[in-house]
Amino acid sequence: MGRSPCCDESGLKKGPWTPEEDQKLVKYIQKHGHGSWRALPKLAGLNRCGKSCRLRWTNYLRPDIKRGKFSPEEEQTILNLHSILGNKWSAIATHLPGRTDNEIKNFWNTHLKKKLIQMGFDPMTHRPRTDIFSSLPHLIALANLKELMDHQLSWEEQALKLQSEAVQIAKIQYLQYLLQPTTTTSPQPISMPPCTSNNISDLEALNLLNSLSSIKDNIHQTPNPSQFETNNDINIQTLNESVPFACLPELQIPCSFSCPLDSENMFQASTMTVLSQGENSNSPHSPGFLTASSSSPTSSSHIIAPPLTDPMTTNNNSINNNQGDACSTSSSYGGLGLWPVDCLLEDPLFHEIA
DNA sequence: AAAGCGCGCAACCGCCGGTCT
DNA sequence: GAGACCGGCGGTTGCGCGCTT
Repeated sequence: MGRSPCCDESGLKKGPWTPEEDQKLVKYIQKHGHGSWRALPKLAGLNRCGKSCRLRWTNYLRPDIKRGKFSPEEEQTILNLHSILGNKWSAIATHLPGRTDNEIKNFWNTHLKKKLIQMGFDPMTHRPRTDIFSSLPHLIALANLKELMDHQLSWEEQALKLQSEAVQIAKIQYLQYLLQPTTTTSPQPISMPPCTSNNISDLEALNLLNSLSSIKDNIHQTPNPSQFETNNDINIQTLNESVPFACLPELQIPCSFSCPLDSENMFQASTMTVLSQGENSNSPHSPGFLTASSSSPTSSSHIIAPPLTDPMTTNNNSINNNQGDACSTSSSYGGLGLWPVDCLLEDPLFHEIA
């Protein structure tokens, strides 16, 4: 079919807009609204095509346009949204008030894209260019547990820390899941595109990577069991050998421990489990979510990590049904610059695309 | 001082989907 | 149902500006 571009008409001006033209356009739209863009130029006394007028208005003259540099928050938002939406600039722009799709697109092409490349990420897929992350979850988990054992922490501190660790592990597992080549034996929805949601930010990944340099020397040290009152369900060695970090989505990391609850030295068991794909029948969450939970007699909480399936194909109900449960303690991992899971689930975008 | 170069950004272009006739 | 119209979107271009050599 096709149709000729509206600007094919001869005699219509192209190129940069003059202040006079801007003034005419603004004046007309303020008085009459834009109405039909095709008819607008004649009515406004402009020798331009309607398309040019629309672009000039939406990208430059609109009164609600925010100009100037992008803030770090905006930058992070763009990165996160781009990892989910790809080059859907208009969709991204709806989440950045005052910013136009054109501006975001330009910012991406001139700044963020290069930044990601410099960081070793493919800007289109948000995936690392190497397999450097293959051992990341393992190393971090070991390092974090080592840290737990090295410090005499209160039960509350331990619970909080473990919960935080679980969040990280879940997120990294998700990243790792995304990093898997499509030839993996893990079942994947056919509809899952090669470049999809990556809810771990790239900056975060870099932070985590950097943090490894300082902890990697310690992770193979033999732990001193006396430093940690456990029921021996976990220790570094066991974890090292048994935790199949690299075999998502079958992964399951149980780790339970006992801890002093009060002055009477009463010990109670608590559990911290990271489940993949919500396969546990007891899980209150629908399949497709990573679940990490911790509980104690005094409190219990859990987080829901991003779905393992592509959000584009995730059933709407499954998300809504979980909204009430999404009560993570984002503060426990906010310091790492992680994407708070509760924020993700509260984000209208997340539901919009689901 | 001038030429070369890279960068940022406004604007253009072609295509697509929705709506109307 | 087909074609025209329209608005919108994403990719690309080209110009102006500042920095470097």
